[in-house]
Amino acid sequence: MCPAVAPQRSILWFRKGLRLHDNPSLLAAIKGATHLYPVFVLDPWFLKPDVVGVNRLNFLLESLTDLRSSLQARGSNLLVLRGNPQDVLPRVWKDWNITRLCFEADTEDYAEERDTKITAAAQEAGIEVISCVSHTLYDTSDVVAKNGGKAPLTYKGFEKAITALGPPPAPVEDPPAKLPPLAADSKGTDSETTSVPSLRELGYPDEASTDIKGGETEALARLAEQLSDKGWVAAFEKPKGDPTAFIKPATTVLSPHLKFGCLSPRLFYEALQRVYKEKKEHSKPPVSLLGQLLWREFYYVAAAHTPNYHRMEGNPICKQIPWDNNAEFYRAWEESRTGYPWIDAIMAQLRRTGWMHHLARHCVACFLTRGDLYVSWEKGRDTFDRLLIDGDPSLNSGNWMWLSASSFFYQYFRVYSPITYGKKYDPEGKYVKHFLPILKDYPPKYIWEPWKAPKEVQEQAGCIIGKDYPAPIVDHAEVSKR
DNA sequence: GTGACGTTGTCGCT
DNA sequence: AGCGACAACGTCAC
Repeated sequence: MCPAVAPQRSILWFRKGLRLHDNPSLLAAIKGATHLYPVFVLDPWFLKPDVVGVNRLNFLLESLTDLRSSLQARGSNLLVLRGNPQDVLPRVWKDWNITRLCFEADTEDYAEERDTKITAAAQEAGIEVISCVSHTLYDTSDVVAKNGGKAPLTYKGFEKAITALGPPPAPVEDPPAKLPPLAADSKGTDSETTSVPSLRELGYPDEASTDIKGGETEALARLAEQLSDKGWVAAFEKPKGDPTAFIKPATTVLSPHLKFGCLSPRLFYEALQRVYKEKKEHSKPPVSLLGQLLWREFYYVAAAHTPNYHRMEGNPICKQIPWDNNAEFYRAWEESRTGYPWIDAIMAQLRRTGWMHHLARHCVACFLTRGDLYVSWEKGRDTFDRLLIDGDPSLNSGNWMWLSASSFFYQYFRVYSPITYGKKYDPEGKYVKHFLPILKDYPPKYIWEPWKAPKEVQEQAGCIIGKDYPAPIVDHAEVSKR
């Protein structure tokens, strides 16, 4: 016979994982619950343009709006609370007589520190805490356990560990059409104070400058659309993509949705397997689309199990390099003033759209660090973290260590050319002209190295090098030898 | 200790 | 389009 279970009043705390599909924490929260309080806590500390760029914040707000609509359609709501979660949550769990707190596990350093404190406080208040793994394919600890207790440093090692683990868990079932309600009389749940704020209310410009839209609805539509071309999915090989394609990008652009959890990696995994089953001849990891999802996992495992992962100092997997950290070089790189159109156009695309192709990221990261400017990867990582919509700390720091030859990758003599790399994909320079309109009238012959154009050509193009557009801040041929 | 290998370089040659 | 030289890194398997 079953013991009587006391009715539960649950908080479902959203952070990443901004979705209803494949959401085990949501299912845990509604089990035996009379009341469900879905909350998101906006911490004003992060809401500054020098910490979170407008495109990134816009994506978050759109995702919250979509999540709120989906919850409302199921008789629930999303309460957007303001403040530090460590202050806000204890206040509301008291006000609402909460018995259970559920959230998705987050392995990032800042999240673990925060969640440890909140879990302790909740348990002290007699609240049951349930945290589920659903942001990654696997529990990162399981991968580490299969690799002899440490994070794999090579793709091969990672592949071996996950092969031993078997396929990741399937997505959990969708939530019911009717969710438990919020109690009608609960303090602090009126829609005046719990609505999704606008960019303007948060002190940002009225509009984002990107076309990339946030939200679970958008994520699922994009997934369906991208995977509908099965031939393309089966043939996908990342290194063969064109980083200068900007009207129709060469990749899925699902990364922002994976970052915020509008799309479950397990759902993506399952959808890919369905295509591969149908298309017997298909590309394989590490270059395939599945491979891209596995690289994400690789970096999550490394980040979760490496001390000081986000810094050079004290980071056992990071090569210690005496970077120059020339502040003017760093600013020029960030503000598209290096004088190399390929580099400057990529950074302009980043600022405007919050996204660029993976290989374009390689080029600017190599240029800032080991290739040309010799500025620390931590600086570039910070810029990406602020401006990239899909900026995910585990992946971001990991890729910067990779590109700066600080970890995972060490063939430092493989340097991307800031002139020929872009040219081979886009001899006409359409990409450069689009993102750097000052150069739009340069003939293709000089678009990748405009400083070589004769004075008459510069005058005719209406852009004098050294005056309207900078001369190269370093001589690539010279500095890349270092 | 040794040797093979590493998601996605460039240049110049054939 | 495909190949070797470049100048030589760290990790892993043996």
